Amino acid sequence: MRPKQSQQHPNLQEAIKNTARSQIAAKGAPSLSLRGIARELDITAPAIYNYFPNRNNLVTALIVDAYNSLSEAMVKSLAANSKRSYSDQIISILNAYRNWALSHSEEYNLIFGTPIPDYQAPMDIINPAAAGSLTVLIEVLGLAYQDRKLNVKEPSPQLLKMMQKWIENNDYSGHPGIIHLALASWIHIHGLVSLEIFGNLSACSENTDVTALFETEVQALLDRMGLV
Amino acid sequence: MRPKQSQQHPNLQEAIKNTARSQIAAKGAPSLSLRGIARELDITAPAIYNYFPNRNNLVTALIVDAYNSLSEAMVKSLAANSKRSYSDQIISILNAYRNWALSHSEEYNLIFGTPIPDYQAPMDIINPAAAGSLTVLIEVLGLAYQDRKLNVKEPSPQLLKMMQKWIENNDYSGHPGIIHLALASWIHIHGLVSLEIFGNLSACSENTDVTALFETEVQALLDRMGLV
DNA sequence: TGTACATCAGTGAACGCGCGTTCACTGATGTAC
DNA sequence: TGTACATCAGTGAACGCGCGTTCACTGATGTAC
Repeated sequence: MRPKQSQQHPNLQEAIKNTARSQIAAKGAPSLSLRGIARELDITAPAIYNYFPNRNNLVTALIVDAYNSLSEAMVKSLAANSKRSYSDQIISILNAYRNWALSHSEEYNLIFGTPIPDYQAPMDIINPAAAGSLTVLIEVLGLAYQDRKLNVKEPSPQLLKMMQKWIENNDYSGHPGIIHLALASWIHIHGLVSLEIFGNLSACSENTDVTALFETEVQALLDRMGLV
Repeated sequence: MRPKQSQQHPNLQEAIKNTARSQIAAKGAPSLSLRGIARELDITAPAIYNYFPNRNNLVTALIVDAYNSLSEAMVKSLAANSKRSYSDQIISILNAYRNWALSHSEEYNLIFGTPIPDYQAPMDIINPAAAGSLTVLIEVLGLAYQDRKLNVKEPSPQLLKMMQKWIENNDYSGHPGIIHLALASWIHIHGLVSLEIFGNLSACSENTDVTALFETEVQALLDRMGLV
């Protein structure tokens, strides 16, 4: 009830996270520094300790935000296309994934890049958020499967064993082959997006327009899944 | 001709790079520090300046080494399987890629992870080395194509435009669709390996045995290329 | 064989810097009477 | 309405640390005569 916040930063907690994100975008996640954030916000570094117990805790909050933001983008895109064909829905989700990565490259770095030195992500906090984007894929593929529009194969015993953790943690009761296809989709698209974001395609692509390649790969994926 | 080197480090230049690699493995690339290297080698930090003009130059040398080491591993694996079927050759190359990544995760980080803060890779030095692994793939696929064992599609105009840089830089005269397939292979495999290395599969795979998934994905890739 | 000299890899001190975190504090805000 | 008090977000100084890089130097090694 006390309006104690400074005039400059009505919501300092959010301002700290936003500044952290912009600092990561500018200098990379490992260079994230509390003093740097404080400098940009025109406060002193110890003030941050009123909102986050330490630097690592702030990083964890940023990572969770990033995962949630990514899966939210996918969910939104799916909702906007829920009346269209399953293949269109998949295309829209995967496009949402890539577009989110391109427009939030600093957060993409945070969750899919090199781990930050001296930072150990607390799995119990991270994993639930991290599961979001895969969950979206699994849901759509599940619907397509129910409609018999999806070519689902029986996973080999080794594959099944590998996916056991997911099945247990998420109380998944659908066809395991759907998890496999969702994973395969993620892998395929992640490969391209990750190379694109980290600049590893610069040896072969003059301009940054990798869109054509992306669309081709998505189509190859749809072919593989037998989606029409 | 002067055997001036200290007894402890007969080849200090190599020792510095090796120590740098182990430091990267332990603490991540951004934490690489000249003083840390010197400490481990029991020399003083300024001594390093006899071999590398500065920190960034050392990083560049490490990156070039990493690219060369990766493509060398792929070439070796190809040479060891040159008498077998094309699909076996592709499988062996892609396995070499993954195995190199798993056994050289610190160097993998260096070339495919988040860019290092305050470090700008000099493209003219990096790119030739970076092209190596893709070149190996293109060569094998080229041979398979000549043998009419490969299902090569005509790339769309947009795709062609995207690959123009590669074609020009490498004086490539083969079928452009082969570059596309090589790129697609790299993308597909990179997606899985990158997720595996950076620990992003931990949400779904209890054990670290992702091999089954890898083999399935390679097979899907071979299917797509029509390789028998 | 012996001596004066050149070389140059590695040293040690110093520079200026930024970092995370702690601590006692201040001073504006709101509350109780 | 006025006064004494409690709260607590943010301050400013300080801690001990590691960093890249510079610089004049040392001292073992090899060379020329």
